[in-house]
Amino acid sequence: MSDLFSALRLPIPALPAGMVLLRRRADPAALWPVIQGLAAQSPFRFMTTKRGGTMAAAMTSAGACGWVSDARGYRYESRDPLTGQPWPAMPKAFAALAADAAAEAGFPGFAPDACLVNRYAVRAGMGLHRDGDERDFDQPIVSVSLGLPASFLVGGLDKDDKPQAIGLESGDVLVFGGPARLLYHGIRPVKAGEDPLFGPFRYNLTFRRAR
DNA sequence: AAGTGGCT
DNA sequence: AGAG
Repeated sequence: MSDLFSALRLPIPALPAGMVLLRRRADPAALWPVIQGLAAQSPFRFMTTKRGGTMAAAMTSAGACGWVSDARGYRYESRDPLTGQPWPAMPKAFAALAADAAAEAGFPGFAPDACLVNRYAVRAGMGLHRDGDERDFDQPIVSVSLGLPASFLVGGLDKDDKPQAIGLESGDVLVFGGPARLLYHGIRPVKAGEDPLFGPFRYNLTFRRAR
């Protein structure tokens, strides 16, 4: 990645202020069985957008509340609408990873109450959006990439701002808070491949303080 | 448009 | 045709 830029003598693009990338900070092998356990309780499902579209990434959640999208809009719910049961509890290993990464990035005391788990099959992506359904924007977002690599797009505070691409690999942890908290971001369609642990999928954990 | 499809 |  950065060797390409040095070989071409191009400036290495800097991350926006408030955004910290911790390469290979998470242990994919330790997280994989935890994700499987969550999915056994609250299965991955394809949610619909308020305008009737279907999201390309399958989702589930863990924690005191989970992110939900349907014809009524976006919100956090204490129960999984699919099972009628509370979402699976936030795994200890998840909470510890999120808190440690946030502290390392300059956001001490991060105690997420929601973890949205996205599963991208090959060719699935996510359009530019911002995480704006949380109560306190002083709390950062912690994003963990697992499985197939992806090109992450970071735009600006305006949706029309031209996004820059950042390559993310399994184990990478991205923290965005402060001035980066409400930046538009998205994921380019995942390229075909096979991860030794996760197979032909990319998983993403996003930790939030929703309430 | 947390979507697609089109354009380069 | 595929990537960005």
